[in-house]
Amino acid sequence: MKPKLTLKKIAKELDVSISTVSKALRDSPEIGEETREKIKAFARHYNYKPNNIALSLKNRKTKTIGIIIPEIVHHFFTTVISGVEKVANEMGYNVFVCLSDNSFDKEVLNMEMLANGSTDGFILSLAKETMQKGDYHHLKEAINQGMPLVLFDRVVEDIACDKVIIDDVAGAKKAVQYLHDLGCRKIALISTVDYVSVGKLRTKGYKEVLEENGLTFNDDLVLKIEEMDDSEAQIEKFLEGLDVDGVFAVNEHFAISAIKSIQEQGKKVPEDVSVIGFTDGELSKRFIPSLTTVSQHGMRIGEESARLLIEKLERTPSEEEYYKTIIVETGLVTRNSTKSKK
Amino acid sequence: MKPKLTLKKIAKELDVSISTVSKALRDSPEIGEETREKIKAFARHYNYKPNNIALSLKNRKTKTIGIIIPEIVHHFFTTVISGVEKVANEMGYNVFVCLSDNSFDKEVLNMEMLANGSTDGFILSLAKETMQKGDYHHLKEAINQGMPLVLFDRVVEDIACDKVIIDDVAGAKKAVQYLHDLGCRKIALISTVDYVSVGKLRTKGYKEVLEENGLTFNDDLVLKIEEMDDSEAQIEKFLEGLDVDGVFAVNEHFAISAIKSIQEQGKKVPEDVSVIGFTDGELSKRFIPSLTTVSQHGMRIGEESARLLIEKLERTPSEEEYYKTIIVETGLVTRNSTKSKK
DNA sequence: ACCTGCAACGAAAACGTTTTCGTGTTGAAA
DNA sequence: TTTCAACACGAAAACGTTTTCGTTGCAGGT
Repeated sequence: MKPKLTLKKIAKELDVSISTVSKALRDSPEIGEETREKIKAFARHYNYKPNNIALSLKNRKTKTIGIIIPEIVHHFFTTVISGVEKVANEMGYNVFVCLSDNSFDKEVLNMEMLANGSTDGFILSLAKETMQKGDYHHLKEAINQGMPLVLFDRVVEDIACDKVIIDDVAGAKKAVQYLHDLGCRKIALISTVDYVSVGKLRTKGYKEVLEENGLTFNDDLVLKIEEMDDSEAQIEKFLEGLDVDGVFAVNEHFAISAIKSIQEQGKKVPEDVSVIGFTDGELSKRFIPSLTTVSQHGMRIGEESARLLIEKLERTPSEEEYYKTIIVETGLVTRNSTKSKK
Repeated sequence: MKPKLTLKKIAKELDVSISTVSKALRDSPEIGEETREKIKAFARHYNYKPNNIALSLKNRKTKTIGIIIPEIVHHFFTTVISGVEKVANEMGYNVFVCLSDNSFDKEVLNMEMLANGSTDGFILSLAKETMQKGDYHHLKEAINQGMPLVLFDRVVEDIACDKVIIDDVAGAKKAVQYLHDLGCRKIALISTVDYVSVGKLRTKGYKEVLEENGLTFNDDLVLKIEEMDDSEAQIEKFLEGLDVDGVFAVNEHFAISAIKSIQEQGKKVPEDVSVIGFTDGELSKRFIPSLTTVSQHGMRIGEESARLLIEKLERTPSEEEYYKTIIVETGLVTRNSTKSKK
């Protein structure tokens, strides 16, 4: 095990000064051709690579961006990471992935770890607990310290930073309108509690479509789920004896639980009831019947987030502040859990 | 936007020396109580946090471990990351996640980026392309430079490092034996090509069970898939007209494709054919029929890997070298794609 | 012979820490 | 009064870079 090669060691070995070595390797015209070649040959031969940490300290930037997500065992988030990784690598950046486990404390801790020099900026989707508490002091603090921040998916209005979101309302409307177009008139909504912004927004879209089509909103047709753990049981109970011909669920798990419950009641999907989910994962594709869903394009979201962040990182500080919100449009992937249009 | 607080600034503000500030904050007895309290109060009030990069440079360790995986959009790997994150955080480490996208070049690049000071050690699962090429110079180089390395899942024998694997042979045997116990006598195998070690080992387990039970190995009952892209078509073609009563597939995708093909042939799962997969993902759980699978305990694998690595990082350099291989045992999760035992 | 100017290189500061080794000031023992 | 710890603190080196600003040596012009 040989210790790492440094400029100092090269300098000593070749009997020149450290500065000469550094300049030679960076092709400075200050250094004579002969010495330069000698040094470069030596460095190449012994495979010299500059120490990133020293560079970071010197340049006051790490060429690293941190991404903090609530949970990784979730197809949507992994596609986002993929997208971030992709453009980050293209631009010469590294990616630090941290998990908040949907816990406020872990989110704060993670930010503190990364904020102390490890990272040039953040990409973040808020933990559920954070949204519930409504405590965003850690975000504001980071921004105050000059750390660029990009929020995605689970964002919150009153933070001054770039954001990348999908148009939840429009996505939901697309789905519900599609159900309506299929002839469904008794459409149920299975959503999450309102403090999760997506739950709220998708509910809004649902309501709007009803209204636009002259249907009246009926509270009995709406289920809001708080505890993911027994969502399956809640959905089964909710659907039991409920007269519906369409279901819009805000994620794939809820959609699948709904299908199961409906089938257990002896009804058929999609003949008797059409079901649409949100988020396009492996599960949706392979389930039988395969799921019609609103697709979120996580990859695009990740790419856009990374681009936004890096743009902020590399602009000259003189430029004035401005914040963008990018809306990645959703798609509707029609499969076999909805009747086919005639 | 106020710039970060440093020791130097505190020192100037309080009119003491940098060393005094540093010592005071670290509770050195060298500093008088009065000054110490004054400094600590100031630091607390202005929320001083030491700069990680400077610490890393000084201590020559980053308290960061890197994990490089072939693909993140894969449930197994995300559970591994979860496990790594968990114990890493407990031990005060950060986690750097990099994706090789199953490409040799990207794997090498990633390692080089992380090896230059960004990371104290690696946790790695080899890219498919790397195993195919059989080129491991980058691993050996890292080890040579004194970077501890832990290989998991897709490992290779002749690298001197810690490893965490599952007993693929035993896992496969468990599955095939289970099929045999159910009365299956014509058991098909759907596997990957042999240069992916898991494909090879699981095939081995399959063969052993046949042998142990006096069945003869039949090449017609084995499919080896190279291209994931059209695996579904290949499986359908393979199964067409094939007389089987059991299928063992080396991952959940193959298993599900098999079930679909079988059903399309008018046969029933599990009544006519029992199917077992490998790796326990969301898909296995929610598919109908839900899948009987060999579960890999990715979380455990991640935890063990992290523990192994950190152990190496924190031991005193005097201790002599030794390498462990931890085998995480597999479980058999029985669900509805296999007949129930009477 | 003297200055000028350029080419080629080195010294040193800086980034933010920690730590070793002084150094000056006390108080008490001799 | 002298001497010597003990105490409280500061200077400086070190980690590995980059960069600014010297400092040489030497050729060319007068």
